[in-house]
Amino acid sequence: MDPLAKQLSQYFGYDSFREGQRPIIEDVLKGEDVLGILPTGTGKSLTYQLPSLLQEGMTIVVSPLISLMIDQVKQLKAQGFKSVVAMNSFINYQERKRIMTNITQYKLLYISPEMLQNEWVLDQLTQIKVDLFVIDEAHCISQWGHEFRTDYLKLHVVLEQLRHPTVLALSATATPEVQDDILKKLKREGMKKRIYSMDKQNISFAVKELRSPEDKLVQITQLLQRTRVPAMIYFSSRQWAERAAVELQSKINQRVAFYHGGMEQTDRMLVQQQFMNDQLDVICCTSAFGMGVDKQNIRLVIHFHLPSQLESFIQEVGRAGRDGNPCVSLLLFSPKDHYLPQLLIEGELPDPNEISTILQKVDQYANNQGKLPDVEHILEELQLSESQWNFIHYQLEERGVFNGQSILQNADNTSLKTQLTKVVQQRWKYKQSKLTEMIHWIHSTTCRRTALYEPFQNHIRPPKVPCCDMCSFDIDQLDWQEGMSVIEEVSWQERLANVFAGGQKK
DNA sequence: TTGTTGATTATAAGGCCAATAGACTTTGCAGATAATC
Repeated sequence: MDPLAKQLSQYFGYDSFREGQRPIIEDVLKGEDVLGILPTGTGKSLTYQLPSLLQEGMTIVVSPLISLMIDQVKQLKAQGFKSVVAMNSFINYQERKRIMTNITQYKLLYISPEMLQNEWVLDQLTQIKVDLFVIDEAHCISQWGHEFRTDYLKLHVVLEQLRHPTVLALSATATPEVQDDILKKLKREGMKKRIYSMDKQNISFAVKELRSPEDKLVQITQLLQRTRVPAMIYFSSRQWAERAAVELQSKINQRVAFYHGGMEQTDRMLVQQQFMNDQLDVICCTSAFGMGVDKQNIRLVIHFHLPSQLESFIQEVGRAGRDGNPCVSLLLFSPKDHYLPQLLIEGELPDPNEISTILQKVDQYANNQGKLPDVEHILEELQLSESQWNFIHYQLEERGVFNGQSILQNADNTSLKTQLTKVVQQRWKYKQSKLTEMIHWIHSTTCRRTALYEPFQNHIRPPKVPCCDMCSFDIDQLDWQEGMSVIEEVSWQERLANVFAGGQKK
């Protein structure tokens, strides 16, 4: 047994590596920067957890969600790793101070990109030796960084301040376009790419055109009356997610709940847990539900609304059938469906025609107090969404106008105005083209699978299930019992036994 | 001069048709502050 396999068995108790793990670990240990695209469920986290144990210095993991950090730390601690810790706003001030002053005790630190912008925290981290810098769910850089969470675009500065540790960027879905964007935004264009196929051989695809949203609900009701399997229904509106959940509850004999970002944290955790434990059959959710959801037996993913890009669709569909058993994706659309994603795009980017008004206002702030007022105040006064303002703020910070809350120079000049207008228009055009791609896909008359995965990889493996509605898969004819695991009622005795088993692998 | 006639114009009510405008709004962190136990 070679040393690496030995350490794998010693620390994690596995006999062998899964596809992709070993080459990435070897690269990382040699100090090479790697972009790793591994399908979900192939054990991405092991590719940095093992190196963190073998290296002398610290491993920092940038994670997009506090709940993900908590889960990971909990899981590692349960496995016996003591030197793991998470750093985010969930941790109170005293605790943060305690962690950071004893930072050398830890080998693995989970942290949010926002927290890495905290001067004091970063200063503490520069005092120690960081060997590996991991970006988990690295597509967030490209998907969220530009407008929604711009601190994702500032990671390259952090890397510089940490004196350039080895970088490992991990994701499950990234088109070549997104991959390049990640490398560019990290200023690591020479990074090695380790890309593994992400086409799922156990999904059958179907797209159906209906007259109205109401017809979609009827269609879903009929479908769920015929079958009872763990199912997710994706919506782009919280209101619709709730409405559909309520209607389905009254019409089908199944356990249905809704989930979205506007809910209380405790309710969200409860619903997610119930779904994971097979105590719910159907979940009506927005894109808030997904990351870190490791449920193996989801059989059906329905899209009630049109995602604004194929990447999101692939990510959402990819949550089905992690156990490898057959599963189905159904996308429903009606004639006016492009309107909603369009609205969402508009809500993310500032109007190019408003740029000069915004810059004028910034100069007013500069003259008044030399720094920016509360974000709420700005949003109210300029009638901008948070994302729109984040975008502007980041762009002006990049150009030396802002440094955090302070305004360093005048903003209202023609050069800045032209530059900003140009960037907005570029982003605008990009987002439009992604939406157009999605719309083309639903209207395409060729094989869905080929059209979907073609932009991502050269070779598409043949499916192990009926392929798609263009290749004579008919969702209405599907025998839902065959090959589909039906939810088993778990008795409280069994559940209790599972609790005592402490999540041990069967 | 008076009445009849057809042409023209103004006005209002109501029915019908075609074109057009408007409407469906996601994703999370951080850190200050107020309310509650």
